[in-house]
Amino acid sequence: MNQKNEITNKLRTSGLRPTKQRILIAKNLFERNNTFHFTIETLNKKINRKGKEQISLATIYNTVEAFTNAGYLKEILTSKNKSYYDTNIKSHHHFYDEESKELTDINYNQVKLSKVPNPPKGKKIKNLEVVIRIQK
Amino acid sequence: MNQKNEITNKLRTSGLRPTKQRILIAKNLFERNNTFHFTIETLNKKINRKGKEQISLATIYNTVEAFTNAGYLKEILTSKNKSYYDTNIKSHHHFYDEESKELTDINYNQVKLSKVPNPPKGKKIKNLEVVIRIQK
DNA sequence: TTTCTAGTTTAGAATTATTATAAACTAGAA
DNA sequence: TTCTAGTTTATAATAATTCTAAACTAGAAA
Repeated sequence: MNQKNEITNKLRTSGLRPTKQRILIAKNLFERNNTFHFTIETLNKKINRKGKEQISLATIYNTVEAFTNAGYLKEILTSKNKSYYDTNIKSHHHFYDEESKELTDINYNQVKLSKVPNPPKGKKIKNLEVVIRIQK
Repeated sequence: MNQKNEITNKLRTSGLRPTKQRILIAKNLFERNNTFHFTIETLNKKINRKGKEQISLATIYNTVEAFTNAGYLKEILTSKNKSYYDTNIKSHHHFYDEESKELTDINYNQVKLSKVPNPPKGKKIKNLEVVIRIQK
């Protein structure tokens, strides 16, 4: 089965109709060797280079939201007022360089927590993320 | 020495002229028993209730930024596109309830890290924050 | 194959959070 | 009391995101 069909199936299993826009965005996001950190702005620039097929900004917003809800993307915690996303949805952590605004993955096994609090009554833990802010 | 003078001194030591706006905002933020999580919006509502002296929104933004730079406030990491601040500047962590958007402090000693990665070359760790997302 | 429609895309408007601007004001040194 | 750098303010500008409603399309059904 080829990659286009893989993506098509992935979308279908999440109840997302595999439109050409969604397939193109999915190829950009998921057909890569390394995980990818991005904002809507950087993704939009990447996709809408001149010469390529164009996708509207609204669709990029909608699609990234849909992929996040489907669990294919993860929103990253920052103190910026702009959304950052990560194609690595596995439990992992980040370095955040405030000067360059760059995020770097920290390998799962490089952080170990020996004590984690119980969640408040009636709630359960959805995930746990460590952000290490770095500077010169 | 009374509280107004304490605040005045605190401001002066950071090179901030103790204006009546800054003193009023500082009273609101720092003269309390519990730590306080807020956004500009909530702080603005709190300060600018009718009947009270009014402070412009621009000044609230400027002052919160100045207090953050001076180290009296800490920006909180979230996935929202709005800034959250915390009067608790000590190293500590948060529960973040995405449904209610509420942040709760986690006591410092309720989280223990037994392994932390080395920072990238040429960088040093500024701080480390754990955010635990919770849900029903 | 054609028809039909719910789901999707789109351009542009609206909204929200924040930052910039520049004129008026003020703390406090001289 | 005067003076000025620092501060405040209303308002405009910008940036990120969400909304709207008309046009389009995937794919089920005829």
